[in-house]
Amino acid sequence: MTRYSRQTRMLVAVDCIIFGFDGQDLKLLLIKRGFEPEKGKWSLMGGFVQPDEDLEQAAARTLTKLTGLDGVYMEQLGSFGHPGRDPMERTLSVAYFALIDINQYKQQITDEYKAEWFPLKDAPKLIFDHADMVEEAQARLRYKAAIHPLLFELLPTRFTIPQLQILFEAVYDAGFDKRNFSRKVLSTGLLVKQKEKERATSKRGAFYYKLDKRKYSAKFHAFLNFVSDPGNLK
Amino acid sequence: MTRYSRQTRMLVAVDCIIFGFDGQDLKLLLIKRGFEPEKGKWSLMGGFVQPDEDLEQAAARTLTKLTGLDGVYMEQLGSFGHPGRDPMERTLSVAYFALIDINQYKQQITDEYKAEWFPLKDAPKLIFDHADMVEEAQARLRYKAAIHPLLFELLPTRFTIPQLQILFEAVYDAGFDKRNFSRKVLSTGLLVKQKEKERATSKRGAFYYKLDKRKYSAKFHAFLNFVSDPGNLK
DNA sequence: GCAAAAGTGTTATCACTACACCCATGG
DNA sequence: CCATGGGTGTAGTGATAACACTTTTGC
Repeated sequence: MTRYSRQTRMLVAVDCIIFGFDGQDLKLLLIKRGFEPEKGKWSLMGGFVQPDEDLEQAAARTLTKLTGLDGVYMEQLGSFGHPGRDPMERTLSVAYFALIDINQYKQQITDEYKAEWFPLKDAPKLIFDHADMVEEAQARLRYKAAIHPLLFELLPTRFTIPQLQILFEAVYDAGFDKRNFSRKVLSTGLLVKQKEKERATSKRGAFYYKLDKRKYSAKFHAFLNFVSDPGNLK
Repeated sequence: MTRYSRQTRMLVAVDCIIFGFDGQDLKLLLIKRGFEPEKGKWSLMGGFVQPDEDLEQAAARTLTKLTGLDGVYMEQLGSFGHPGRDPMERTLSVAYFALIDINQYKQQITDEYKAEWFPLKDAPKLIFDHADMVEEAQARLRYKAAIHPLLFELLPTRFTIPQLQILFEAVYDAGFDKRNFSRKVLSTGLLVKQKEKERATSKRGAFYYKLDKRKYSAKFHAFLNFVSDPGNLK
């Protein structure tokens, strides 16, 4: 077969917006870009899509390369294609956002990328249109987490309800009533109470919970109204 | 500046999933593909992104070329990039879905694309991965329309509540109680009752309504819960 | 006068909000 | 024994769902 004639080909990259939660703040994993243009500036982790590679594969490969992690929650955010977004050469970027348990993240031996976690609110200036991507990813996270049990992806397997509440409060930059909050999350039936307590943050200790994985898979796409009035979101 | 070396460039296309509503069924606008490969087969309307063009621009241009319409509701659905999706040459496609008032659609003079409306449930086999795109677009439409006042984009400026209900029933393939339905849509405050009635479909006639454009813009992104239990959606 | 579609009201249930006190424990 | 964070219950309010009859008018 021949090729389509007279059409422009362009580079296609993937960029990953990687969120983490340290128990207090929502964080973003950024790297120092290792090549020109904009070498040495803060950037999202990204890479070019290879000839034999699916977009999801490229995104997963890119994420694994940076974090060493596999099987992470990841979702296509959208594509960014302004003609001048990369001044070097026209490059389309397909952005993915990922939610990882920050404790699982191990700095790779080489620390090849000079990666760092930044509080989302206090991130440095980013190259190209990466700030737009981050903003859109944050909006999407808020949007989806209001309706779907998404934020569990940011927590370790065992977590307490107060930890979960702090996470929601960080995502929505708002405070919630703890009685209503715990009633609501427990009413989903997704949580299984453990026998052990977390004893580091309080004297009394808070019970650990785990996700009921069967129910989690079943209800993941259901409308659960996790946050009833998240404000006007996109 | 030089270019990124040793990376593959690829074609980037946009494809449009165009929905319409004829008063009875949800419909899809398809064309007969005019060039190889798969010439003569049913396809979504699409086109290649031009060197100086934004993705949104490319999508809007493509839509206008087919329908003659401008200022139509359009949203990026996502990108499809399996390496073999176009057998001729690797092509990434950024899919957009559009909602148009089917009455505004005028077949262009030339009828260059041999376009036809198909009931969504009864669409022909499509080329490449276009069926996946359509399926994803339908899921997205259901998802969004359950929460946002989106389906109005499919109706003419003046419409009746029974018409609106038939539309919702078509989208969700479900029946709704008309008392609860009208109460719910009226309670949003988005509708302005007109003096005239639509008299074609019933003897008594049904009052026309128009959208309150100010409130529509303001509430478009709010969570309105148009359909309270839309089932398990993505 | 009757068939066909439009329009409307009530009640029971459920979910959400606001709010305050007791519990367990380490120091 | 007290400071700290964990855990729970209730009452009022608003939204939802289920349900049936009356209105209009072209034929």
